Amino acid sequence: MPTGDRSAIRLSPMEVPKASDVLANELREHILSGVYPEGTPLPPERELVVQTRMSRTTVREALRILEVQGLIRIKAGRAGGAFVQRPGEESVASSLELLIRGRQIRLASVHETREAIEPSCARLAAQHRTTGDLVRLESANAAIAASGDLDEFLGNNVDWHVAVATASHNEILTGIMMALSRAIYTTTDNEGFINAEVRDIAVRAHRSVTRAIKERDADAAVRRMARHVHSYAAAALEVEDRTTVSVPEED
Amino acid sequence: MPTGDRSAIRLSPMEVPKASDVLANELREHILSGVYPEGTPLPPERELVVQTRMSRTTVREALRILEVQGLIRIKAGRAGGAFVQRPGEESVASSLELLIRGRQIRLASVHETREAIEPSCARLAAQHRTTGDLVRLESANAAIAASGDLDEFLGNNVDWHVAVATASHNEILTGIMMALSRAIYTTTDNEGFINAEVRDIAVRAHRSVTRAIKERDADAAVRRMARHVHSYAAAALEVEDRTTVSVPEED
DNA sequence: CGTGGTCTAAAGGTCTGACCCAATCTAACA
DNA sequence: TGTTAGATTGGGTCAGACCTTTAGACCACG
Repeated sequence: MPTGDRSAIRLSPMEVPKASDVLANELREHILSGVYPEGTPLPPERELVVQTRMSRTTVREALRILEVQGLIRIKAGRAGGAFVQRPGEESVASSLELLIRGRQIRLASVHETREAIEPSCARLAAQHRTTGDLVRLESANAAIAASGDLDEFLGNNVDWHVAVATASHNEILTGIMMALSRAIYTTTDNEGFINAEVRDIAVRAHRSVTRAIKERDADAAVRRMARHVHSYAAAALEVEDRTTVSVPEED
Repeated sequence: MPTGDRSAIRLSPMEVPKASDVLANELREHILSGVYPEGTPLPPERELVVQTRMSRTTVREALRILEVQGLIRIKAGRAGGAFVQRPGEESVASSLELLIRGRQIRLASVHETREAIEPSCARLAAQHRTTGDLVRLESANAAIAASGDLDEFLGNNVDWHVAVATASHNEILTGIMMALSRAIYTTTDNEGFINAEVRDIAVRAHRSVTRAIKERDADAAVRRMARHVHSYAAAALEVEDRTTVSVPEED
């Protein structure tokens, strides 16, 4: 008689979660439920040890997990410890950045995504902008016009686009835009295709989008932003094709 | 003479990285540079200890960081260890999920984002779809039509939308859509606004979008998807307004 | 005064070494 | 020829010590 038939009891494969994961999940649920306001200190590690009867190693691993996920911030020293933090745009941005870098994603994909997102950002910005948003947009634009070397120009450029996203008052879109901007920023700087003319065109496009946002003209904002992003993407990709050998094909 | 002026020397706040972060960054750069193909095993922990002259605690914390970031996968047991893994859509999805849950983001933001993204997904899908994508789309649609209870319907619904994103062959958009879908899935199920009529409308809308993708009619795909998502969002938000008390105002 | 030195307590960071558990391989055994 | 009982190699956990960083208090000296 084969071993497995001795008993009628049948069990499905079971998962044995790690102790640190259990603790991390527990704490995460508490944090996400919103019971603790931002900045609430968690108990010190040694206190968690006695409360949970786990070892300090385990407790620390759990805290490390939450820290990487952006749910807590850990300070050393007296009056230090783990403090509740609500996940922000940067955590989304950094994970998107990992995806883009790690998968060596075609620059085309990044631009496609921008073309999908930015017009909508512009629309929402036109609808929801505050005067404070306007100030930021215009000062960002001024900084672009006044910027000297390429690096400064690109940085200010990114700032303006992120400012538009911020003005949309949509945290998800903002997070995504931050990530895409960073990706483009780090991949574009080695190209020399940004000459004075291109910069001038960009400044003017930004100004016209800003104006539409100021006048709460959603449709114009969408249209102008779409055109701006599209032409920028086309130019960048053209340079890509000239500089790189491989041209990845679809389908 | 005020205190701060005695010396002209100015320093910015300095960062003292932790040992585990140093190691994690080092390993991360190696992984992201793409030198190690997916699945390459990292040295065992004890081996890393002798190589880096750090303690096992430190090494393990570094590995935990990379694991949470989705850059390695850790298996226990003999022939186990840490294996290189390229970050996938799920890591983006989960971080977006944290953002949405943790910030208790208005459902309106999620729908806004969907309205921004999905039409573009549809366009790209129409342009880049393979026949395999088509099969998946159609079977997903069939599953929706045949689904019984609400939960099953919602799950299949999500599957179809993700299938559209997948057919766009844009990993960034796919990751975002996965996250948004999950968020909507988990926040919608408690509402009873999905009756037979709504479901029927959804199925028909999906079919028409699928047809446009099949015929590579990008413009129609965009248009139909935009209409579908918009009406769905409007319906969901209307129910929201009826059920919840607070109506967050903008500006 | 205020500037700097010193001390102390609290907290995270690191290290050591041991042991436990899981997965796999292997070789002996029925 | 299967089976099965070690043996081996790996991660997971634990306990405890020590180091480093920070805040705060206190003091001493110019």
